[in-house]
Amino acid sequence: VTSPAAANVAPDANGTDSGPLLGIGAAAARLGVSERALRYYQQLGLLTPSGRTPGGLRRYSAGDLARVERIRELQTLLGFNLDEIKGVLDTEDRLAVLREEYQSSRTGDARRRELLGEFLALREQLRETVQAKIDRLLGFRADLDASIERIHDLLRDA
Amino acid sequence: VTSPAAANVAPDANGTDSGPLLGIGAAAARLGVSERALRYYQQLGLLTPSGRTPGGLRRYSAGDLARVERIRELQTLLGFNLDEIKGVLDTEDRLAVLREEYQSSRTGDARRRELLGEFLALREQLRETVQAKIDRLLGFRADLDASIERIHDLLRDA
DNA sequence: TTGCTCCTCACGTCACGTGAGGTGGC
DNA sequence: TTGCTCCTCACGTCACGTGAGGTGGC
Repeated sequence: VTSPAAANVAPDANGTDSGPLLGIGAAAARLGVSERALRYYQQLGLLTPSGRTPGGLRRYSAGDLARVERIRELQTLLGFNLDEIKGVLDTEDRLAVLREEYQSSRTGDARRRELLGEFLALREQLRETVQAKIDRLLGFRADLDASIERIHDLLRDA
Repeated sequence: VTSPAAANVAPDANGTDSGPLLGIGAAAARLGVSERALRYYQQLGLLTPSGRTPGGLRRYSAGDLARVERIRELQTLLGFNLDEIKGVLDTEDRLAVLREEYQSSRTGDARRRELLGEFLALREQLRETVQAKIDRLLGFRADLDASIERIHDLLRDA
């Protein structure tokens, strides 16, 4: 699917036309983050915008936006710092590359198994972290429910 | 229950003998936080140690330690900042006071109902926050499970 | 030319980390 | 006196927030 030619939109550098590229202001507004945050992620190597205009303005693709959402999810939901997040994203990027190479058999069979085993271990480790957080939150919720129940009791015989 | 007189322990200022008071080093070690963090919480009015020695050394009671654990829980599990945590702790403190006053009928009946209703609303609001976090984490876990399953598929026909 | 968006410094903030230099009780 | 713990500044760090001053395309 090719989007109709829109005025003022730079050509998609990586070839996959994923719709119009956004300026940093529009991207930040759509994501609910600050422009400063987007520039900071780039400075740390977490997210490089897909393009720049000849004038030097950053242009963000739909994939770029999805990546930022992933960053925020890992930050707010799991409490990871940006260095840890970089580790997770790097793993996911490498896994995507391996998947790409899969039909074109550029990677040897043994090497494939080795990499896949590595990825599997990392994903399962992340799953453990998530599960632990879920368990703690369920305990927290149970305590809250008990507290709420006690207030109801007090209200009954007040 | 009165603990046997231990050497080198300052008397409990608030009367309720809750065991030996700890120095800041021992308290920090037991809690797994830094001494700096404990002093910082005090500076913000989040936690005032139960006592001080004549020489000016901070002494932490078991209740103080529990309060720090609560602070860390709200920080790491829910991602609250220290100002928000102060709000939650203040609510819980006021609720504890109200509970104390309950048999001694110093508080009027209408006033009691009003306060209890207020506390109930705050607790239920906190429960909503926790529930939302749980839901998001369950979604995150489901995505991870799907990813893990796909890796297993790749390993099967590798 | 006027607006508007965007650019790069650069200092401020929050929640501490990390010494620096000094005090106090066995 | 020697160790050890603790004290109060005070500067550094991480993840940005917030202007300051300048550039660039309709």
